[in-house]
Amino acid sequence: MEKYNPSEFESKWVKVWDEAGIYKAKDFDSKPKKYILFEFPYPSGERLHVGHGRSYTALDAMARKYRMQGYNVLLPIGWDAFGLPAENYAIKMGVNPAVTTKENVANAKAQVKSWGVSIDWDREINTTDPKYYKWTQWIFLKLLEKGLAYQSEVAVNWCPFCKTNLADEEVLADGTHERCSNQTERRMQKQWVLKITAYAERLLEDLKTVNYLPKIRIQQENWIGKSEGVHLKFELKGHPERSEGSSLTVFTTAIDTVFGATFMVIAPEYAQNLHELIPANSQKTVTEYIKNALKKSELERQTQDKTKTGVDTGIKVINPLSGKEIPVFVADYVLSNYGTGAVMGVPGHDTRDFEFAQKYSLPVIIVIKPEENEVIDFWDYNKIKEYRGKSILINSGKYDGMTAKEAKEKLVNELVEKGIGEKTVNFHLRDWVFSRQHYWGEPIPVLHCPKCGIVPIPEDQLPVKLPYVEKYQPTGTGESPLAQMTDWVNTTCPKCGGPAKRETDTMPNWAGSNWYFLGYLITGHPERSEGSSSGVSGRTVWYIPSLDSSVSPQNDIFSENKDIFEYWMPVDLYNGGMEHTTLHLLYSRFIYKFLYDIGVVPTSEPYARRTSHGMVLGPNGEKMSKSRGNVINPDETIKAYGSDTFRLYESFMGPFDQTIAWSEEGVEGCYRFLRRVWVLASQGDALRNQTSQSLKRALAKTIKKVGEDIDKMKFNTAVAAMMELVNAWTADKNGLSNEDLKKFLLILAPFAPFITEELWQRDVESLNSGNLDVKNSNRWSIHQQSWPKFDPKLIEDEETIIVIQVNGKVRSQIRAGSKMREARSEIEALAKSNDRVLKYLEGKEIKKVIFVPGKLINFVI
RNA sequence: GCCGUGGUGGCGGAAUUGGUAGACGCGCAGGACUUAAAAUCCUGUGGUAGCAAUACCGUGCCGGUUCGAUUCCGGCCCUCGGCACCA
Repeated sequence: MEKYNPSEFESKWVKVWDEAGIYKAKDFDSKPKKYILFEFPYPSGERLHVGHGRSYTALDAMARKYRMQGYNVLLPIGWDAFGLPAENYAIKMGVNPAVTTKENVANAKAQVKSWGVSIDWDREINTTDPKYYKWTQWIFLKLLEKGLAYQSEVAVNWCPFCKTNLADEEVLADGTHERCSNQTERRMQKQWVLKITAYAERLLEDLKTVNYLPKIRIQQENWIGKSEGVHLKFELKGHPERSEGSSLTVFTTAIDTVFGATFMVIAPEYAQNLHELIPANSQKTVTEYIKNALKKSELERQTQDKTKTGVDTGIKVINPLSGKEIPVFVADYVLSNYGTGAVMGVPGHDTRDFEFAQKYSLPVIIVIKPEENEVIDFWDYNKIKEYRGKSILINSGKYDGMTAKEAKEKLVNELVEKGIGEKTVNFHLRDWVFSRQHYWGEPIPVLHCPKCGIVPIPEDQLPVKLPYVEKYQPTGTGESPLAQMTDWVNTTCPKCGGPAKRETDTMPNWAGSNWYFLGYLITGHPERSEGSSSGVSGRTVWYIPSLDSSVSPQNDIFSENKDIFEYWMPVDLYNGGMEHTTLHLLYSRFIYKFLYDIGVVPTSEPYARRTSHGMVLGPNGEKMSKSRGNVINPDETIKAYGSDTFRLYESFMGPFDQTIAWSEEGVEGCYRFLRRVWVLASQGDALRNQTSQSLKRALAKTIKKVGEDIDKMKFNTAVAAMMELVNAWTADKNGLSNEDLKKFLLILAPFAPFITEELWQRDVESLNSGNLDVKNSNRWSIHQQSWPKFDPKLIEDEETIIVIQVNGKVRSQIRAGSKMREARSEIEALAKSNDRVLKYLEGKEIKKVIFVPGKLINFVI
């Protein structure tokens, strides 16, 4: 008997499947469609790691099963090749990123192929291909046209190591850059910004229409951070005729505490504009404070110890409800870019305000009290909101005695009526800084004309190709390396014909991933005929990463492919890492909604369902990293055990969404399992004539469980079920018949596509004694067969074990057939006569008998 | 501090409309095969006591509901992830 030696056949099948094109998805097929998507990788110098493997092999198992169940499945891949990782690698190697990216893509592609992922390779994309980023730029122009892209002098996050600006989402809580872990700084700079905040409400609201893993949905909700409240005017004392307005406006979500507002605090940036209101005697200290506060970077303001500082401006305002005169302080704990930049200080019910009031000896008034607790000096408003009993207003004039909820409604109505308040909504979400001062990204397709201002590049001149640059290292001056390319930068204005300069900022690496799942769908376009042939189908790879590939003018691919979008969208299942929940996932939803609004896509949400896979840690339980020396290279695992083992272990290691440490011994166990399958399946025909009834039953149960578990993404228990079956199979004298063996191979196929194909083909050959004719047969491969059926009666008829309990403790058990297990009186009689049970029942009075059909009987004595 | 996850044998984990806790894998122990080792196969494997049948204990901690709780309720501790002066 041959030994199980996966290296002898795995690479063969990769080639055969590729050439036969068995994983191609068909547009407009009459079968129901399933669009299964995983996040496309960025091909840096590192090879794909076991984390990619976890996501890809799991979704591949689903794709394979759905294909077997008669779905028209699309499982595509591409390369997110612009951005910092690729550029940093290129700088390290001293080679232009265009060159290294090409190599890295080739390497990653070879890996994915060797894993046996059932990709439709005709749809491969690359974000750095001009034919692709032409449309990334086109989307930008549309955003510009609709006023959703604008330039603004903004405080940006500057990474001194990567020498570029970053989006808020790319900076971690401790102020470091998520990619390189260096401290970032804040700088003021003119930047392109996308108005994602215009979509805040819809990005939040539409989460209700999609099926996201709850933790993903909640994280998005928190990031968008909607809070409903009130804008409330406080009259300035002694400035009734002021032209800019005679009041200061605060934002509050706790209007029911307004009687407790004993001071107001404004942000330093805001105080700057109120200079003329500040009395002469406090001018000096206030100006000083503002100066110091503004000098501090945002980072310092955030990370320094959170003791509150501030100074009294000398300005007085009137609390519109209590009528009391209150002081206005300036303090840097109030943010200028949230709400109005001014807040009312309610020290009785807000910890920050309380701290501030203590420090500056400001009065504390309690305006809400819990029902039974009479003496308090502070009661957190957050607790009031959750308080189950009644929270009653006190010290609040005519609102005394009302519950907080009641008072809130009445107060809002009164304030709105009087014209001093209005309902408002605020979001934590900020607009998206879209400029990067880097070489390796999509050029922003505009130019600056001294006469006409910002001029978009006309659509028919897209793409604005990234020119070849000798010096692509970041400059550190805040300018892109492109700025040094004077030949490229200096151009003529398409509007007035005068001299103009190109925009030298490029887009962030998120730009290409905003719409890549649409890129996979675009087919049949003339431009697809360029590039190298990918195989027998005659279809070709469309996007080749190359800086000098020619791009001919063409029509709008979006409107031309509308019917294809309608067929495939939305994505049925999208899996990726949790780290992209507030980045890519939110950004791409925003851009997709925009595309929906301008009529190019058929749905308002791109992803019907979003899941995430857990991180794979190193064998020592720590995050894998080179410095820790605990990186597992999938290539080595595959070399030692084969792809099937690698795939099977990735599925078996633990619950899909949970973080798990890699275990080499676990890999070994999966290898042993596959080897046992190999040996058992290779046994001679004489041994495989008929399957025993009990093994038939076990097989039926396994088919059922594996199918259900794949649907539920419980890959680990699906594999465990198959292992269980193999244990039963090993113990069984007869083994599985040919027919049943095939069924088993079919359910194993989504997880271990190579060994099952190899065994399947041997079997087919031995049965038909014909050679495998790939080209002339539609359904030659195991992966083109139908998902096996099982006889539900087999499972139903099985004897079950009925547990006998006395006072809830298990004392014995009896076996019962399918008819018996529902029959209470018979079971009860049997149980009572059971020797072991009798011991406990003897001489005792049975008070109660609890019977759960098919499960247990419990005697309470 | 807030939001979210999770806590089960020596280890990864299984089982929740409340119903035999520990499937499956790893590890370990014993046995078979072998000159020997590796590999493979078989058997056992939560803890305590016992030769054994068996009994008691056992799902982070404390309490509650129930005939019965890993599962439900109340309170607490810890892990990991996210957010964080957001009014």
